[in-house]
Formats: sequence, C-alpha cells, structure tokens
Amino acid sequence: MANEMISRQLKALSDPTRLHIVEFLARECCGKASVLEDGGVIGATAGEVCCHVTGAEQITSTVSHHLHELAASGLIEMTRQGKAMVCTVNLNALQNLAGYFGEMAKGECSEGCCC
Amino acid sequence: MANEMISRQLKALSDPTRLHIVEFLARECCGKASVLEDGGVIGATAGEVCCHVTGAEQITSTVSHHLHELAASGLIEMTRQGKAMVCTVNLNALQNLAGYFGEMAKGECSEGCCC
DNA sequence: AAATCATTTCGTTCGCCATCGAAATGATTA
DNA sequence: TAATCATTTCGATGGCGAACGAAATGATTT
Repeated sequence: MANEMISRQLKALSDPTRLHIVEFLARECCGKASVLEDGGVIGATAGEVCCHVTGAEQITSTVSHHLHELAASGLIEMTRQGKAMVCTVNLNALQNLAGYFGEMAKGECSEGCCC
Repeated sequence: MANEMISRQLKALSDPTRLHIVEFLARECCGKASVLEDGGVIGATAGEVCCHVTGAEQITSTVSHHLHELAASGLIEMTRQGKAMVCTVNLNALQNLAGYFGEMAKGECSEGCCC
C-alpha cells in the first residue's frame, strides 16, 4: 500500500456521519476554528458537532466514537477546553488528500511502473 | 450530505484492496489505459489487475466484486474486449476528488454557514 | 457443436463496526 | 464537598460486506 495514512483517512471518511462531521468543521463552522494568541483553541465543541449532525441536544456515545476515530486518523484535532472538548479540522490533512488524488489524476507512471 | 457521488467513491476506496486497484490502474499500468482511434479501449484486463493485486493467476470472485464496486461508484470503467474485461481508471473522478478536498482544505465558509 | 478461457453469480461464513443505553470519568460551579 | 455538566467507556445487538468455493454465463477457437 502506497500510503498507510491515506488509507486510514479514507476509511474514516467512508462513513457518511464522519464525512458530514469533517464537512461541518471545514465549511459550516465559520470563525469557530482558530488558534488564539495565548495558544488556546477556539472551535466547535463535541456537543455542538453532535447537535448539528444528529440533532441531539448533547453529545451521544456514537458521535463521540466518530470524533475519536477522525482524530486517530489525523483528520481532526481535539483539545479539552474546560469541561468541553473542542474540535478543529486538520486542513493540512485535507490538502494532503487533495494532493494524493491530484497526483493520481495525472495518470502518469510512478517509479513502480514497468517503463 | 453534500455530494452523494463523493461519499460513494470514498466508501469504495475505504477498502485497501480497492484502493490498491485504483492506484495500479492510475500509476503502474503505463501505456495500458488509452482509447484507440477506432473507439476501442486498451487497458489492463480484470485478470491482470487480479494478478497484480493478489498474485492469483486468474481473476477471483473477490476481485471481480471489487472491480464492479469501483465501476458502480464511477472510479473505473469496464468494457468487454473479446473474452476479457478491460479496466481503465476514470481520471476525471480522481480529479473531482482532488477538487473536493482542495476546496475543503481552504477552510472557508460555504453557503450553509451562519455568516 | 464441443472445448476452452475469462469472468460472474450464488450461497455461505465470518469478522468488523455503527448504534444504543447505562454507568463511569473529568471538570467546573455552588 | 455536593451537584451538575460534558464527554467517555462498557457491553450488547444487528447489519453490512469481504472472502471463499462451486456452479453458471459469455465469448472465442477448433
């Protein structure tokens, strides 16, 4: 396998709920994902993510599981902020995926090719 | 869900064997994926794909299943050429995935955002 | 038509994982 | 410390899908 990390991230994104979470953090969460000057992080809490994705008022064990799966694959980051967990998307990981598919889309031979 | 097609393709690529197949067709199959002037297609046969991915001498039912899953999601195309099925990767689909992640990697608000 | 080659369909088995509710943990506030 | 809030862990259930072997289909050659 070319890239273990890529494979794991694609597996994480193969679940519609998890894909939805990443899209929410990246595109529908304006001003809520940034690093403060004191090193702190401001972003959507796990509960807010859950609310948006499932409509539940507080985080469910299922969404908690999905968030940790996404964090384990490197697609998001979670840090504790008081009693809440704050989630931010890892834009570098998304850019890396974009590059992976962009390279393949060229359809050019790699070093493993016969030519 | 933003894009049904994207979700289905990511699900297809979440299996390591299928990811391997796509990588093979895109990067390690030089000169074997092109459209001839008579409209015919030249590419790797299902058996060749299977040989490369699993080492089996002829196609297995498992790889056949994976190929059809990839075709159903639009990531590859299969056409019959005599008694063999010829497989070609859909570079447009890969480019589309690259664009999808590239857009998200910008971290900008979409129309669904609160702002 | 018969034989052969390439692939697919069928039916089964098995393991992984999404989901759920309830109990436990971590952190803050009163 | 007690109470409350946010999240996680635990344990169980159910369903999807990857893998496999055998039989069936499609296409070519003799």
